[in-house]
Formats: sequence, structure tokens, C-alpha cells
Amino acid sequence: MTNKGQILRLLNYKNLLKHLQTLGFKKVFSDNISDTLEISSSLVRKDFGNFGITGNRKGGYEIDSILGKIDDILGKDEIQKVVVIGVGRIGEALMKYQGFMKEGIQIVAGFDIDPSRINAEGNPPVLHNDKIADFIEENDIKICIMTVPQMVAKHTVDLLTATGIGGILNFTPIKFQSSAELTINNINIVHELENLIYVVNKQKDNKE
Amino acid sequence: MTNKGQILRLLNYKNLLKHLQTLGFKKVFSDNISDTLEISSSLVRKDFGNFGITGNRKGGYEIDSILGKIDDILGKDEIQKVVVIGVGRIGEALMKYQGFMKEGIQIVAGFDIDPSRINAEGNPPVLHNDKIADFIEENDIKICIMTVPQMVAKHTVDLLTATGIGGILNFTPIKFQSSAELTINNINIVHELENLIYVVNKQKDNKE
DNA sequence: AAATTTATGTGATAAACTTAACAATATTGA
DNA sequence: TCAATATTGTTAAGTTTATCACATAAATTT
Ligand SMILES: NC(=O)c1ccc[n+]([C@@H]2O[C@H](COP(=O)([O-])OP(=O)(O)OC[C@H]3O[C@@H](n4cnc5c(N)ncnc54)[C@H](O)[C@@H]3O)[C@@H](O)[C@H]2O)c1
Ligand SMILES: NC(=O)c1ccc[n+]([C@@H]2O[C@H](COP(=O)([O-])OP(=O)(O)OC[C@H]3O[C@@H](n4cnc5c(N)ncnc54)[C@H](O)[C@@H]3O)[C@@H](O)[C@H]2O)c1
Repeated sequence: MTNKGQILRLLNYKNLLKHLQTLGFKKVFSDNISDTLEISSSLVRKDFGNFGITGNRKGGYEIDSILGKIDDILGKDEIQKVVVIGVGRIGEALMKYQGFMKEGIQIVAGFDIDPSRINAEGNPPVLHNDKIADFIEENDIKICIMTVPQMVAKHTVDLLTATGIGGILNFTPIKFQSSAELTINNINIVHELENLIYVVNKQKDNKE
Repeated sequence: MTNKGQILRLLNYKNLLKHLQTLGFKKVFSDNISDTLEISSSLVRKDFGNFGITGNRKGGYEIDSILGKIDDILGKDEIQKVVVIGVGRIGEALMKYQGFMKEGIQIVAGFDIDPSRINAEGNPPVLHNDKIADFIEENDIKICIMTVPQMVAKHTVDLLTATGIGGILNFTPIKFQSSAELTINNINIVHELENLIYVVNKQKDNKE
């Protein structure tokens, strides 16, 4: 029933509705959402229907109620603990980023092999790599952000697989496949940029 | 003819083929690619066909030749110049990242409003925001990476739109729509993480 | 040189995803 | 109170994307 893009759409709905909420709106119509997010209103209603979000004919949807439902769907009743493996430039930027907190995500630790990176008293602490397995087990960590050098990516995935973690958000350029036990989602920033460059160059060509 | 995911697939083909090349392989079959990338071999052949990449029946495809064709398609004959707006944590990580270079992408400048960030002698230089428009025009910049705070994202997009830039890779959580003149691709890291968390929690629920 | 094998190239088929259409129904206003 | 109106909920239709299946052609074997 739920398809791949549906959760990402749901997150976009959430962002928009929160915004409308701060503007003082109480209700919303599928048409309003469809206009700003540039998808059809029937898709909005279908998504809502699939997730058990109901409105009133003629009356639209209540924003508070949708937001509550979305949080339920996303499991926002408890804080999601996440660790970062590889506290280099990108890993550190993510660790220091304040934007996760208000979505109920907490980065509880970082891990690195470089002694100069380690700071057990930090907030969050940066620990030595050899503590990963214990930490994940003791703290019941399900999700990891992987920002290690490409060279050690495979090794790190193997390490994490052994710990029984559930998901990895992988920023290295190596593309990993998910298995039944371990979901690996790949973010390839270089590819995103190359893709954008392609699109821009093509639309420029078309104009000439 | 070309569809949305096709260029990103092409980039994955490129990565894989480069790897095979370094291992000494000269030829490849659609089946080999299909196995490692977990898509059907017919999709590989169809992609190749769509882009004019041909092989030999029974003989497969020549790796060198495909890689050359892919570079042609992606316009890798000239270096793509990119600028970064907002040289904070994430912007700085991107500016210092060496991985763009070998894909023919060069970050030629960063821009910020914070005087302490500015360093005109840096490599690449970080300039004051008020130089963006001139720099883009003088250096014929088509692509920009936007890593400013969410608060000024809208303002920054307006500024960039006026310069006539062609594409923005947007890391802020605000989702922007593309227009005919300006392509805006959004990378929402928080959403990627929330999505992963959802998938992992759901598969855990299913197991119980 | 014929037969067999093996991989491409592609049209038909299927699956996934999105939109269109409209009946059902709550609300508003006469 | 009842008609007019506006919006949901849902089924049908449409679109896009991916796979299947096989005819075709190159290579290898007999
Ligand atoms: N920086 C970027 O903008 C950017 C962009 C796209 C992709 N990436 C990818 O993200 C990853 C990290 O990039 P970065 O620029 O932050 O690199 P970085 O070198 O700054 O950071 C990598 C960190 O990982 C640590 N590390 C090395 N081996 C480790 C191991 N076995 N276990 C744990 N930690 C280990 C290093 O000590 C270092 O602190 C790379 O794979 C890179 O290709 C980075
Ligand atoms: N850091 C992360 O891990 C992360 C993750 C996801 C999303 N983001 C998003 O990326 C963006 C940047 O995040 P960050 O952590 O690097 O923030 P940051 O505060 O470290 O960096 C922002 C930079 O933008 C500069 N700036 C402010 N106003 C500007 C303007 N008008 N023009 C040009 N520059 C300006 C600031 O001086 C600062 O250097 C934010 O929108 C954030 O939500 C960051």
C-alpha cells in the first residue's frame, strides 16, 4: 500500500502544515497543499486516505489533527537516537546541526579512529571506533549516519552489520544495497550535483 | 525519451565501470551491471540504447567506449564551475571536499555575509555576498550550491534568480520549485533521515 | 560450414505511480 | 427546509517506468 515516495511526501506535508499552523490557520484543503507542493490534490487525498487521515466533506482537514497523525505514523512519540561514524568535515557538520532535534532526532555519539577527533566529554561525545559495537548494543541504537572515507566504507558497513543495527544513511560515494535486516539509504552529493549540471546544460542547449 | 532516474542510473553505471576498469576489465555485459546494481539487465540495455551506447551481440559492451559516451552525455568535456552560497558548517565541508574535482566539477568561490568567514585569498576564495551577482556574470557560473540558513533561503533564491543562474542545489529545509529558467534540486538531509527511521521502525514492527 | 551458444536490441507486457472524474455528503444561504 | 455549493473519498483511467520475452546477430564449437 505505501509506496516509496509516500513518506517523503508526508514529510513535505508536515513542513507545509507546520508553517500554515504558525500563520494561524486551523484548516486546510487538499487543493491548498496541491498548489504549493505542485502535486495533484487527488494524490494528497489518496496519501491521507492511505494513512488513515480523514477530513470533512466541504470542511477540509484539521491541521492539528493531520500533524498528530503524521507524528504517529512516523513514530515521533519517542526520541530517535542516531550515531555518526566518521567525524570528519561532513560528519562534524551533521553532529553540530541543530535541525535534527526539533524533528525528534538526537545524535547521541560520534565515532572516529583519529585520536585527535576523539572527545569523550563532548556533547555529543566523540568516541573511539572500537567502542561502536558496545555502544550500539547498550544504547539500543537502530540508526547510523556513515561519513567515513570511501576507502573504509565497506569495512564500516561490515562492522555495523555485525552489530545488528537497522539502518545506515550513507554519505560515501559507494552505493550499498539493503538487505532484509539492514536498510542502507545512499546520499550521493556528487551525483546530485552532476545530475543538476546535466539538466541545466540540457535546458540551455534546448534554448539555443 | 530520457526519464527522471536515468541520469542518476547513468552515474551509477559510470562508477561501477570505472571500478571494473581499474580491475583490468575491458568488456562488460548488461548482466554484470544488473547484478551489482540490482536492476534488470534489460533496463541497462534500454538505458544504453536510449543514449546511443551500443554493444556487440554476444560480445557485450566495451568499457572504455561506454565511459567516453557517458562523459559526452554528461558534458564532461569542460570543467563545470560551481559556487557555494553560505560558507557555514556544511558549505565549508563541501568547499573543501576533494571528490568533486575528479568528476570535472570545480568549486570556484564561496560567498557569505559574515566578515569572519571571508577570505579572498583562500583557495577557493570566500567573498562577500554583495559580490555574487558580478562574480556569476563575469565567470559565467551556471550552478550554485545553497547552504545558507533556512531564514534567508527565500531571499537568496530571489537574489540568484535575478542573476540568471541556471541551477541551484539546495541544502536548506525549504523546498523550492523549479521554473523554466531555474532548476532547483532540493536535498533534505533531515527528511532522508526521518524516512530511513520510518522504514527501519516499520520493518522492526513487522518482525515482532 | 553448419549447428550451437550467448548476448544484444526492442516490441509487448506488466507493474508502479499519478491524475481525472464523480458520487457522496457536509455546509451554507435563501 | 431545501436547493446550491464545495470538498472529500474512491474508483477508473492515464502515465510513466521497469521487466519480460524473443528475434536477431555475433562468436564459438563441432
Ligand atoms: N565533505 C563533503 O562535502 C562530502 C561530499 C560528498 C561525499 N562526501 C563523502 O563523505 C565521506 C566523508 O567525507 P569528509 O569530507 O567528511 O571526509 P573527512 O576525511 O573529513 O572525514 C572522514 C573522517 O572519518 C574518520 N575515519 C577514517 N577511518 C575511519 C574508520 N575506519 N572508522 C571511523 N572513522 C574513520 C577520519 O578520521 C575522519 O575524521 C567521504 O566518503 C566522502 O566521500 C563528503
Ligand atoms: N549542518 C548540517 O548538517 C545540515 C543538515 C541539513 C541541512 N542543513 C541546512 O543547511 C544550511 C546550512 O547549515 P549549516 O549548519 O552549515 O549552517 P551555518 O549556520 O553553519 O552556516 C550558514 C552560513 O551562511 C551564512 N549566511 C547567513 N546569511 C547569509 C546570506 N544572506 N548570504 C550568504 N551567506 C549567509 C552564515 O554566515 C553562515 O556562515 C541550513 O539551511 C541548514 O538547515 C544543514
